[in-house]
Amino acid sequence: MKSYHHGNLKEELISYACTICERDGYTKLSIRSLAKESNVSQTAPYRHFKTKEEVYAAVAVEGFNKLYKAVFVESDKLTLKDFIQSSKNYIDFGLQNANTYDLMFGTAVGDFSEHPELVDTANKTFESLVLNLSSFLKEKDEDILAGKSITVWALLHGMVGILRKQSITDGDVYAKEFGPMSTTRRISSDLPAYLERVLTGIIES
Amino acid sequence: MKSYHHGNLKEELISYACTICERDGYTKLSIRSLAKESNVSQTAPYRHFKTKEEVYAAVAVEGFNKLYKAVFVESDKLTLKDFIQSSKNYIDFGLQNANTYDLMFGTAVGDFSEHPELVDTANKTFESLVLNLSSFLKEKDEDILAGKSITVWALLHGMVGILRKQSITDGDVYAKEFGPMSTTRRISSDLPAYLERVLTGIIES
DNA sequence: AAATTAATGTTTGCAGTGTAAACATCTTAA
DNA sequence: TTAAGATGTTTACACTGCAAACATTAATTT
Repeated sequence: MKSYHHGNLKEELISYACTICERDGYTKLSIRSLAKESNVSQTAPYRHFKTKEEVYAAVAVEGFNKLYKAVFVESDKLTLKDFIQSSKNYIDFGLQNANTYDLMFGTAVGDFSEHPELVDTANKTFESLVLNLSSFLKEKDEDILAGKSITVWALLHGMVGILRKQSITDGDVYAKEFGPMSTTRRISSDLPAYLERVLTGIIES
Repeated sequence: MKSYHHGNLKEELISYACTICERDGYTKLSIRSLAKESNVSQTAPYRHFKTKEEVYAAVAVEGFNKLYKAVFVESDKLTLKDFIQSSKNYIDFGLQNANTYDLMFGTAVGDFSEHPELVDTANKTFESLVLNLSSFLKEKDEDILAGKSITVWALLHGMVGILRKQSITDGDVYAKEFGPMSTTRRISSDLPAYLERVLTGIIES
């Protein structure tokens, strides 16, 4: 004897959507499969999400919250090690939640500004990166600080992309000369060392 | 009196696919609309592409060829200016062909290795970046060179992503203090200056 | 407590999708 | 000339997003 009203549908839909998006990629998610999983009619989800894109936005919000937790550091006087660790956490998140990362930074959600909660969580995450840098650096010129934050983020964001598409760099001229391990592979085999080198360069530039 | 055989279908399909993918985003492309545009039956494209993903791969190949042309520099002794220009060309390509760029670096084409031509053109493009750096730098240690190439590419790739998602960084703490222009906007308003600063840092690190 | 409204479900239906299978026609090679 | 392969068409299936009309339940107002 099940009740007509589900009672908790929205959360359940989001939860399952997160699972599918991450496991199979967001293109595999369908509103109907979502509904079926919650034993609810095909169109019931439309009472909670105007379009499929809104579901994507909800999943992206969860993703940014998770990423935020990964990069956030409590202390207001962090060490270089903390900073490297936080940066590594960013990259690890991107690699271990690759499909969700696509949803967060790709074009599945066309315009963030139509999803205020998404803008908020995304901003919060970026601010966390900025604050990390801010508390670590002696530098107090905020203009320079903001610029360097962007550079650091671009670097991390770019590395996620590259480490996921190793086929592009694995075939490079140098890979052939260096033996079994491509440059990309060697970088990812000791990410902290690589990050320390590069991030220090950016910080001190 | 039109002939039964089209005679040039494959190229025509690719050409139109490129147009749609760039104009509307690759999710808007359908095999059927593709067929209709060439006045051919719904399933005719399947004589040339086993799956839709193969169409995506073909579009991505065109994209990499275009990107290659944008970053390639003839001279084997380039100046810093040449290098900055090539880097700027990369970012401009990413911004001006945003939807195609998604196709090239996103997950629409799951596994490059199933599309040899795509692997080739992608490798060629990356090698061009490496060679630029190589001919510009005095540095001849190929290990270091390859590492720096990765870093440069990550930076450029990351900047494309960030400049396209300004909503994330526009809401940062500093944007509120610096007045109408966010950090991101200021960077993109004078990209060569930014690139010179950051790339020089990476090169000399 | 009763009545009204809002929230949350269901059913039905449409236009569109990717792609497999069986068949038709044209082009090329033996 | 004929057989084979390439390239087209037709038909069919299971699936999709989502709009519209309707049903049930929960919340709010009287």
